[in-house]
Amino acid sequence: MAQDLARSRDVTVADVAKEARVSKAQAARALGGYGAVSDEVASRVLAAAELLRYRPNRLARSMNTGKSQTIGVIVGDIENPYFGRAIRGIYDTANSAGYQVILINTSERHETEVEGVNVLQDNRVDGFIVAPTSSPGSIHLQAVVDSGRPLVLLDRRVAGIEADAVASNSKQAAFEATAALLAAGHRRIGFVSTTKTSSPAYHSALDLGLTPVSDRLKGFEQAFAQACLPLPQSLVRLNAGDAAGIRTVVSDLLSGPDRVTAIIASDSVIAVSALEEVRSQHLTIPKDLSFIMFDDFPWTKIVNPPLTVVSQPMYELGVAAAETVLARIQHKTPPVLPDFAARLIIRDSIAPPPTP
Amino acid sequence: MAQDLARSRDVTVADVAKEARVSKAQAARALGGYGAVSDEVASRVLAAAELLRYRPNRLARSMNTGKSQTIGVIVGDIENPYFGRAIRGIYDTANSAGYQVILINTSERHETEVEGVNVLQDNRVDGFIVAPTSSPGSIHLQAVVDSGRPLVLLDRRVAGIEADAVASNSKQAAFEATAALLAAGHRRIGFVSTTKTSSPAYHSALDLGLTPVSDRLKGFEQAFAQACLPLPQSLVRLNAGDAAGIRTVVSDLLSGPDRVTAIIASDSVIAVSALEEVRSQHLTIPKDLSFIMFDDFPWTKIVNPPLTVVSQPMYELGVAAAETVLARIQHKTPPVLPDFAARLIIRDSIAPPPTP
DNA sequence: ATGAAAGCGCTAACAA
DNA sequence: TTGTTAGCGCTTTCAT
Repeated sequence: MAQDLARSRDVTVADVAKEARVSKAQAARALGGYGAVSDEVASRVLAAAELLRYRPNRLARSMNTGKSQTIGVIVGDIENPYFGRAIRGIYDTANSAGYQVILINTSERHETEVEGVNVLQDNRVDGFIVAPTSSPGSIHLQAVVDSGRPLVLLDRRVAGIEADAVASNSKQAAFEATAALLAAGHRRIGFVSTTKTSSPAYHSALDLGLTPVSDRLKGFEQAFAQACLPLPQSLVRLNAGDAAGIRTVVSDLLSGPDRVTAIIASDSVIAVSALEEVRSQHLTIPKDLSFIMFDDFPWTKIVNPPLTVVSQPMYELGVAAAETVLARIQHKTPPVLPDFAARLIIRDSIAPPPTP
Repeated sequence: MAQDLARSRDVTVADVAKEARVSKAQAARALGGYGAVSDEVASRVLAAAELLRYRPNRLARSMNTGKSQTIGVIVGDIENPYFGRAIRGIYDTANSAGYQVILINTSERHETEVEGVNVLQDNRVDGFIVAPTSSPGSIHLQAVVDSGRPLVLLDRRVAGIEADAVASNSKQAAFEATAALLAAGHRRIGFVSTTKTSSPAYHSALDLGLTPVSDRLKGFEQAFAQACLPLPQSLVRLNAGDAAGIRTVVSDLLSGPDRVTAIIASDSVIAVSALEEVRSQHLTIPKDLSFIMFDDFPWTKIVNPPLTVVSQPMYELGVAAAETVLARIQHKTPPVLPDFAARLIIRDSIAPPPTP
């Protein structure tokens, strides 16, 4: 019974202080590495700490300092390898600066994002990195800014929010990708994205916010414009939904007399579903259909044929986001960010359109 | 100047209490939903909280209660989709129980794992979920157990550590996979894993701990035994290392007069590198080489040919791990776990070996 | 049902 | 350099 009662309460500075025969304050200073401590005392305290297996209580420390040494990260889907890479960049950077990372997955739901912001605030994270879900309201983000805690927007900017933003620039690559398709002779090119919009049909004036998808579509349009070709508006398909939805959309693009001869998938998740549909229709790439996807992952090189892709430096984006938020936390000047340009990588999934 | 000084200190229970004209204690009770509070007071406090936009300070709360409402998760590689799925399962479960998740990525390094455990202890996480890196020492895990905080081992057990463990059972599936290859006529079957071992050469008695890889090799061996065939020990390649190392190993298996006619990749990361090597050698699957990989991801269906894989319920494993650790935290009986059996999914990457 | 006061483990003034 | 004394924002006795 005694041993059960001995449910070892954590050892505290007070314990260490007693063991080292110094005041609590001195022990704390030695342990925390601040203030002035004589070598004599320092070594005694450290020895005592070692002996007692003392571990600082970060919660208690955070309470006084107001700093939790934690940064909160909010993304739509932690499983999406696109964000996965970025999160890894954030993690590595934060970690080597001694910061923890708390992750929030919103499943692309706005209310979950709002809730996530609150939870992180409650946890007193020192800074936020948010890849906002594409939705109108952003008072929750404004609240973060107002709270004085640094906020870095990842992947997309938000109109009206004054915060650092780290995003890749995929307009030029989208332009090049589309131009490559055009040059190969394609005219009916489908563009598939899961971005949710209010308006069902796409048109040039549609406001998609300051998002990567918007960038890509601008590049897409520009390539048509430069080739003096009309933009095939009806082939731009947003709101594609989940896996089943994507397949339906692709199936639709692939049917009828006016079917597309090329498809651009706006991300890898879309690409996988699209390629499943392509396969089930027994179509061969690039003979029957040319294909380009945004994002690059190891498996794109081992499919048949290897896919032409637009590679985006997500890891670097993550690192930059973390560096920026850490700089703000420490009231330093954040690093000057390079232009994180996406890059078209030509492989074997583009060919001239089939002759009818 | 005044507005700058007003660097809004967070609003506290004291502020709310004053606004609601009650004691701090009553306000705290109403806010925290504990103790006895009259409706009258409760509504006044809640109104005041709303008015002042009060948000509880979880750090402060944790200090008294000793509970941080956080669980710590340690894995070797958060980017590996195998763990990605599991993490998502953990996250979803923890999240809906009101718990945060702090992630530690060890890059499969033992010292980082030890350090990670310490960091999580310092953060006073309420429970641990650890997918231990395959290495000998485990005093750090024993320390967790000794600390009294619940520990759940994910993906592999550790000898000598008395903790709940949630792992998939892949022996049977490995047996079936190997048997399928054997039945197709293969005899020289390579098995590639990145598991690090002390002994360079594989032999049946080699102790790989209670790991999935060990399971898989047991199934592998058993299939040979049942077919009354000798185990091709030299074709079992552990310590494959990084991408380059894997390619070297595969290249080696693929060369010489005694080259393999089939390869089993112990996980998807290995498979990708292996398939890169296969492609660079202009080999065709399954004509020249049969191929099976452990893990199943969307892209395995769209490669040519679709891959025969062993699918493992990682999301469910994550859910189970989280449920277990939460139950322990709350001193409830953890759920009875089903046998998380891996499943062989036959697709098109197996054929008879080429006739020489 | 309510309030006063103590205390969680630490840091930060302030003296000495 | 050291020790003493207040807190940080909350929960939790213990009275009332």
